Amino acid sequence: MDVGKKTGGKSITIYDIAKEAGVSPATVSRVLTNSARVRPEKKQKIQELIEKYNFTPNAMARGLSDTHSRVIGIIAADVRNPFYSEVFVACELAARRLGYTVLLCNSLGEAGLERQQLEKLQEQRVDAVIQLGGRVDDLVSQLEYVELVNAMPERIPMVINGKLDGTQCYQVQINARKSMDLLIEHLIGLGHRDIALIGGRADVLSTFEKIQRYKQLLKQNQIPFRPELVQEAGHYNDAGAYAEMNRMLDAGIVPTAVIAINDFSAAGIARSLTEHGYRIPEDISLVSYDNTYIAEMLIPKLTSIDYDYGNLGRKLVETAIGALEGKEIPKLQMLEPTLVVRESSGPARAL
Amino acid sequence: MDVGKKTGGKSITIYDIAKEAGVSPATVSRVLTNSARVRPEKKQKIQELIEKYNFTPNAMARGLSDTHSRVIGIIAADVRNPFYSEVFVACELAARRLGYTVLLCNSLGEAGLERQQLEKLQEQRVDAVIQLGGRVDDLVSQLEYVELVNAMPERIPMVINGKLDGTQCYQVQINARKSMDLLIEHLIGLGHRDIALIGGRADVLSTFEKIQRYKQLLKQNQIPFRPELVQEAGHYNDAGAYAEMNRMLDAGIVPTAVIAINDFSAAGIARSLTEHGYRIPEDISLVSYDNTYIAEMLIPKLTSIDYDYGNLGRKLVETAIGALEGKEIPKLQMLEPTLVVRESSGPARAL
DNA sequence: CTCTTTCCTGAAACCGCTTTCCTCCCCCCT
DNA sequence: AGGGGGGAGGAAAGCGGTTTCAGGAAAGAG
Repeated sequence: MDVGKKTGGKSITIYDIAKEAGVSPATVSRVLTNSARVRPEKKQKIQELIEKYNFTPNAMARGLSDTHSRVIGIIAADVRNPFYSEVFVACELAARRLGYTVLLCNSLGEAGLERQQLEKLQEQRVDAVIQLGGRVDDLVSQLEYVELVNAMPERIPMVINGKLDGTQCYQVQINARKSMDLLIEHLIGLGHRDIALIGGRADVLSTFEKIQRYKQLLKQNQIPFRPELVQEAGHYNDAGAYAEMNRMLDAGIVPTAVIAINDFSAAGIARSLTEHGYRIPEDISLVSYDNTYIAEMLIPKLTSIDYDYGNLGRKLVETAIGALEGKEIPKLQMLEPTLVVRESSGPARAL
Repeated sequence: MDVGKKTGGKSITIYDIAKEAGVSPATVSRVLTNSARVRPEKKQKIQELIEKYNFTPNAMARGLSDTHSRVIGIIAADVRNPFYSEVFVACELAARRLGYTVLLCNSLGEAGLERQQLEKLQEQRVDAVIQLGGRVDDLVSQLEYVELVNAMPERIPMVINGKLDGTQCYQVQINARKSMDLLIEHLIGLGHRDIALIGGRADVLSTFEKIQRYKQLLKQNQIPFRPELVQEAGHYNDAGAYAEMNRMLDAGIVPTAVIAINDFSAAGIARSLTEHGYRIPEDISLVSYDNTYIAEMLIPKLTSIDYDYGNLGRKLVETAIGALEGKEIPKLQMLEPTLVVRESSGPARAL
């Protein structure tokens, strides 16, 4: 019956169109790119044929002469994390509006993978690379990453959402200090003084900065710093934070408010608090970072730091494309976070 | 200071390498592709130069002669939905293992976008397309989609995770009936008879099938069907399910168990139940579909239908690549779901 | 020492499209 | 009517690889 056989046949080309239309390939190309005027009758004829054969120009061939692909590569740590998927979708939207496509790779925190992805993107001749999280953020492996970046052809602009010294990377950062300011201000305003900070890894830059700022702010508010209230979890998932919160409570250390390093961690922390019989926010307040949909999903809904993903994605893409087009763009751009107050934070329990 | 100026310079090519190594471009290519033996000393020399200049072959040029790009296009409804991000990552992993790259587009449920994405992928000369959700699933717009698919060059295999008649698509389905069997069996085993089904849209095939099966199963168990217990929400998000659950409870209709069409919906339902003073699972049991990380994040943790994302992704990719390589592959493959029992389901409240 | 084989390697064609040159033609102006 | 100007479109040269073809060198066989 010969069903499903590769109906083979090379795909059709502008030569085929040209021949049937009785013109030269160049003319077809002109119609395709709208790069020069073509006599209306021919133009029409050609367009009909394109329609008829469902012809699509070969991006490979195009890219070969164009020198650029109109594709932006994005390396994300893991799109399963809503933070990254939000940013990714925002990037995709912004890119599309500017006529670009995005190509996504997940580095999954694997050592070799990031390098491999970068090479792959280079092969694909992406016009720019946006790096979302991963080793860039890691204070330990940053040096290694710097090397990677510096080995990239200078013609490919790289944009990261973070901080990285020693390279020509464009950096679109979110003001980590400011975000901690917002949370602490909010909590202190509610009368909290025993504020825990849980989750994440201190060797990730943004987390490190938050911890630093946390200490500073306590001092500014004449609150003694209690190291036992700050627990990194080694991870950014709920299980890690859950374990840390348990450990803290079981040790008899009971804060009146907890800052979770992200929404995932908040989920773990909420579980631990609940299991220990504490109500949120009546007994203990809980606030977090990232304001992903998780924040709205938990009970109670989380008070959380918002980054405006749409804006972040746009900035990343515009920076990449701007650089690409030779525009003068600041190497460092800082975005300001905001605080979204929901149900999980309330007045400190009376002493 | 001339910092950041496009250091211009075309990127280096095999011709540059060839010249410096004193060989022909063909030889360089042979080293690159390892397609023929080259005298060890030359080979070494060439490899050194490649290393030195950090040369990466241009995938465009390669693809031009190769005829195929080793790239698989994936159109997902929305990667922000963990269901899709899980499947996507699984696909990416499976693809990489087979030497392929994946290119992700989000159709975001927008009408024109899906068509546009498909064209874009076609331009990029992807070797195959995997469609995850979106209009394919929609009974109303399926016909339109069929047209789209049939307009694709036959050389590009298409794989969908769903059901679609009238095309040459490969279909990797999850047994929707079986999944409902598992849930109902579980709930009835716990003594439930007033079982609500909430969320989703009935014009989405998988949801439609679930509802059908739900009715069948009730009948088989001599439980009268109460239409007021089945409420589609028009969406698959928490807000929609939250509203529907509220409406039901406010109307004085109180089931002993609720089946949520997905984890998102379950979150909304959990909130509604909690706000109405019902405890889960003591008063009302809650079970859901998809078993994403959300299921583990909610309190209590959700009993949920699991699809084995790793396996699903692998199947999708293997099907695509298999078809591509001309293997004989069944047009329809069925995957069996399993039930993961957690905290949210328990014995029916004593009457 | 000559004749095959076997290995290596270079020349050149080709993949499909863009783009630069340059004709060719038509129209208008003087 | 002749010349100039401008628009349309064809020929051909890339873009950067892969691959076929064939030739030259080295090596083994007789």
